[in-house]
Amino acid sequence: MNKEALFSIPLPTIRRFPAYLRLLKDFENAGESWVSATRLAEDLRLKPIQVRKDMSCTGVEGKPKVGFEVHELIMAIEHHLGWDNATDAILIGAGNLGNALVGYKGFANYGLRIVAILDNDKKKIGTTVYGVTVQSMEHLEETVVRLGVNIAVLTVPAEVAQEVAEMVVAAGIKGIWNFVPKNLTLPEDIIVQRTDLATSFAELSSRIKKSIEEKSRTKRSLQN
Amino acid sequence: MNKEALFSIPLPTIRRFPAYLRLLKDFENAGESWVSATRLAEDLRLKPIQVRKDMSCTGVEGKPKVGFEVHELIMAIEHHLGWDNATDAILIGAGNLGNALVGYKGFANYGLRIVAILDNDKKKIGTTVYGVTVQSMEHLEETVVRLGVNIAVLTVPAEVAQEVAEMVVAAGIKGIWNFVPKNLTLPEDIIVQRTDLATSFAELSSRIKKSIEEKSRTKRSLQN
DNA sequence: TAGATTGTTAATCGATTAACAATC
DNA sequence: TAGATTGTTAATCGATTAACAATC
Repeated sequence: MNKEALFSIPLPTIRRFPAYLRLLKDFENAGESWVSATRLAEDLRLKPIQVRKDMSCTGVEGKPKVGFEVHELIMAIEHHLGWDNATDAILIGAGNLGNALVGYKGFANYGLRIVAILDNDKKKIGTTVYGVTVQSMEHLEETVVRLGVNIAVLTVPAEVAQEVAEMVVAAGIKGIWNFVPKNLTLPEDIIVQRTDLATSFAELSSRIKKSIEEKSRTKRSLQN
Repeated sequence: MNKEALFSIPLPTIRRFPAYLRLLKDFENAGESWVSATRLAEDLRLKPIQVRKDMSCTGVEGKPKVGFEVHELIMAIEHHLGWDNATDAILIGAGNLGNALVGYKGFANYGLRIVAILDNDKKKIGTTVYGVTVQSMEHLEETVVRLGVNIAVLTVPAEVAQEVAEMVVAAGIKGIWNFVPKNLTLPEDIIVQRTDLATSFAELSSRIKKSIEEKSRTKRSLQN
């Protein structure tokens, strides 16, 4: 057994795991049972050495000249992410984004299952989103307790995000996946994961800006 | 003028810029014209020293004991992100996620404007999403050229993502914001920004897993 | 003024990358 | 076998953090 797996896995590696997972499942579906770090690196545009480091975090041992067993890697990565057991979650806010997330098939691959949807809007309560009925926020605590859910996905308007987050925590939720572009102030032991479109767009913007600047610089130097 | 701003800004700083921007705008709306790094750090749960470093990247100079001028910071950050001029983009794939993105009001704050929606589904073509009419994919190249758009937002099914991406590139698009959980293989000079729900959920999963492990460890050591 | 806050230089920390022996 | 690939140790790189003088 690889010793490194016993230490905590670096965050950048954790963040690369899902991409590996998707690719490995493609290989599995294609009937390939072995894959080399070189091959993974090529397909994901990473460096082979980085892939090998990442793979060493999974605890899976490879065979020189052959590579790694695809299925073993899949199992190991899913285990390290806790994706081998389905995690139930409730979703608050049946707006556009909320509905999109409920309908997002990819979640099945992450072991995430949205088992209840809650909203305050009377027009939405009672309607069905991808087979899940929207409930009144009044049922929040009862639902959390009855279903034994630990995670809430938050897709409410920014104005009420803090208030709703506090209700959710009061109901017993331990982790919040926050899609609202707003920082939540919550007790330290509550895990808040923010998915912020702005962060990703900021990265794209700055890359485009840089690329434009580089082009105009090249043009200028050609003119001289 | 601060010299550091002339060098390229570290990616982690770029990624923190949107959060600063939101908070600064809150302060501006509240009528506050000065803010200290200490205060920003507190609200965003960062360390003051990190905020000062980040602020130094904006090129804005602060005043000892007072802090930074809110409006000046807003302008500087928006400028560095290229958010001071509206950027037009087209969106391909009028599914749930696509519609959610078109309706996402926050984009106005990023200077992102979705000026056209394209889809292959005949049932969707001609319908209106938040005031923008869905067009046939046949109009792709014409639309890109006519509107002079450089960015495409991709929210199509994974199976067709590669194919659509190639069409989009052929039509003249320079940057792709890819919401499809699939790696695209495209020419090197095309900027692809991937927003991957799985990456964010992987982070949440591993944090929850770690927190559960820590709790059970504490419990065990208390029993001894 | 006294003290809070800035800005810069240097130290630390952690991730990536290089180098290379081990191995199938 | 020869050579591709793994796994580990050490070097490098870049971001975060510490320390502290400057300043309003």
